Amino acid sequence: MSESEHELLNGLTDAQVDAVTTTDGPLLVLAGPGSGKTTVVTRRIAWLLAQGIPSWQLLALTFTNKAAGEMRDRVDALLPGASGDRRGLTIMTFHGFCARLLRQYPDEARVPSNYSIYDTTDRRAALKQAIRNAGLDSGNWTPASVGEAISQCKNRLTTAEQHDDGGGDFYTRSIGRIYREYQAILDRNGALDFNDLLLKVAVMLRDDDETRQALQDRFRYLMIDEYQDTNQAQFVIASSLVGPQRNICVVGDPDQSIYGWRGADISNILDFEHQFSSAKVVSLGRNFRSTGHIVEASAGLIRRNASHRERTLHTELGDGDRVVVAGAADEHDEARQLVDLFRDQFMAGTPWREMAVLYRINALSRVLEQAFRDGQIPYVVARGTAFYERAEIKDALSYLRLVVNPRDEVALRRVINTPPRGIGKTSMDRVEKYAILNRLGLGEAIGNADQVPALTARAKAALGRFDEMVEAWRADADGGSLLLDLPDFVSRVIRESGLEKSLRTGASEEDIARLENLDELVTAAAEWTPPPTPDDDEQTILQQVASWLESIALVSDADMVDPENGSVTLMSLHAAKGLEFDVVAMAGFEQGLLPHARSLEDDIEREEERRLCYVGMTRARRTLHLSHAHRRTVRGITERTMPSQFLGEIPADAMDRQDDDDPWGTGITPVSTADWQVGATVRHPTFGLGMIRRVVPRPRGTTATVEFLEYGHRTLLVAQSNLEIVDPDEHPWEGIDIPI
DNA sequence: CTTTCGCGAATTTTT
DNA sequence: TTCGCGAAAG
Repeated sequence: MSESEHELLNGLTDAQVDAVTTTDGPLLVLAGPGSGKTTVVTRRIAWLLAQGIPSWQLLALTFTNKAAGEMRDRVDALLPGASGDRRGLTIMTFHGFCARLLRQYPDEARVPSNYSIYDTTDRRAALKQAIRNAGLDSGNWTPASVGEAISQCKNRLTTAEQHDDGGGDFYTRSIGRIYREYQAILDRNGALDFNDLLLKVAVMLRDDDETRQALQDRFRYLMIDEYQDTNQAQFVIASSLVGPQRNICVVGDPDQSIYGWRGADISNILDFEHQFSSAKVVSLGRNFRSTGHIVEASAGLIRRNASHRERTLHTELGDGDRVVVAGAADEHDEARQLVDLFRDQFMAGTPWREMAVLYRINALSRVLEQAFRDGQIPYVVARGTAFYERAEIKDALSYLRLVVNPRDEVALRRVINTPPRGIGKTSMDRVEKYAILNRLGLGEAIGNADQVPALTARAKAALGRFDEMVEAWRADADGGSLLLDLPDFVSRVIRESGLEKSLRTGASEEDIARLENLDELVTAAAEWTPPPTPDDDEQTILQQVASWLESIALVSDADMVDPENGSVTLMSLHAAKGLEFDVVAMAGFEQGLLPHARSLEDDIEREEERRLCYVGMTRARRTLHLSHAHRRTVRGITERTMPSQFLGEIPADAMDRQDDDDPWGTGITPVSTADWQVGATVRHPTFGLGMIRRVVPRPRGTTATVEFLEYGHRTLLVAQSNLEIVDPDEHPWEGIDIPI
């Protein structure tokens, strides 16, 4: 072994060495929290390079840009001097990789070469239209529910044409109809949604032997991070990329699978050994991150999952502090407590950037932000996408999208009259009618506005000006004129579109903020560096815009966590995956919030909530602080809350309960829902025997609706009702007919 | 055509 | 509480 090779294995555990040096054949690395996953992946890449594998044969896929960036940086750090080694190394997000392949193989993948990527908002607009087109009532068919159904289809690679229709029930039939309408809109607009990025690539790789072969030839070594969060489409992509050498290495942890709702299929990781026979499995069992009580607390919690596979994780960092559980009067009190906690930690020497507050829903950040501002604690909210969701930013980006892709009608409709330029609904309806009649796209129809008989002269003129403006941009951007650079072009569009002017005239506080945001967008364009092109050729502005828009569409919240900045990080539990901090506070540790109310009725979903909680807890290195409020105001309504059931599932001796006192004397104690199952037989001192029909965790405590033999059904607070569970064998319901 | 107002519905998590 | 939509006024 050479010296540099030796260095790559320095300080690794046996299991880690095994994972790093197993280069050939399928490999599954089960990496619990803090087990040095990134270290293993990066050293493995460096190891492969040290074996003389050309860098361009390596492909590493992650879920977030941040993870990809970190991986790149750490590989760089491992490579001595010669940065030439890593040129051609492909470390990308799954979606980014797919977007790039689609630009490279538009014909093979059957996508337009200048496609738009529709984000959640655009998609909503397209869905609404699809529901209308399908002739269904938008009251019963919400874009959210329909969108979810369609996503599921796409994740399973079921296309609109393939959607099962015959004989199906009304629901399935309708979804199929909306799906086809929706897809027709996307096709007509030359647009792809997030699912399409994966689906189009998966289908291409599955069906096009030549392309698959070419990619297999190029990428000899495949690595996939967070494998537990891959969906069906991603599995197809991964397995198609794997050539005959079967060099695929996946890294993940089933206990950290938190994207089931987005189609992630946990069986991908559970069945890996089955799907890739003779796969080697390496389990990383040592936790390098957290101290003992934190490991014990989180391990105790996750063990409650029926789907959990027993394993041991040990730490050699000592017991450390117990997990503090704090109660607060309300969310403001809770926030103030956290301010105090963080200030204390800071005084004791912890830098701000080593602290984080995690919460289940983004809505919780408001109150926290307020308190942090008042308490003069520097903070950042990790919400990468928020900036790009602002109306003025979306407007500006829609103009740019329209320049790149003239067929993008969602973008077109958004900006046609923003700012107002005299093209109202009536005129647009007329244009649309004309477009349909003449089988033109909406954009083309606008180009021929003066041919549309129904339009007023005024409207024709306004439409003509709009069309000229966009055409002029398009011509300049595509003219190969390199006189203009990207930020210049962006600022020109903001100016000439009238966006800037419309905000400048109104001088409200709000408008000034919007103007600043637009400036920031130009700055972002200036700071953006285009990805390297295959042949290093000069890109036209148009290509740069397209590429920039793509990168914007694919940013995630987690990407915004900047390790350099000296601020406390506030973020959702989902965004926290893969990160770690010295001090972690989890706010809103309440029933209905974590686990979330929408998951209480379903065991599978509740298990995912538990995993989410596990992910949060395991982000902490040495201090973990869990807090709940006794009442909380949601959507303007104040409600009493009760502590999360998860508190009852964490081993008591790993915790320091400071929330015992009950400031309202409600006497509410969390009730383990485990014993109170629907169908259980119970006895009540006055009502006698009955059967549980329904169990609902409520702010005032868990309630059970019981069908009593002699008194009919009653809903009772479990904690106060003196109900006792009766062994059914003891009192069989012999010959007694219980009404349902 | 544009603006404003009032009502109703809704938010879990995100590439 | 906030957002989005539709109706009515300007």
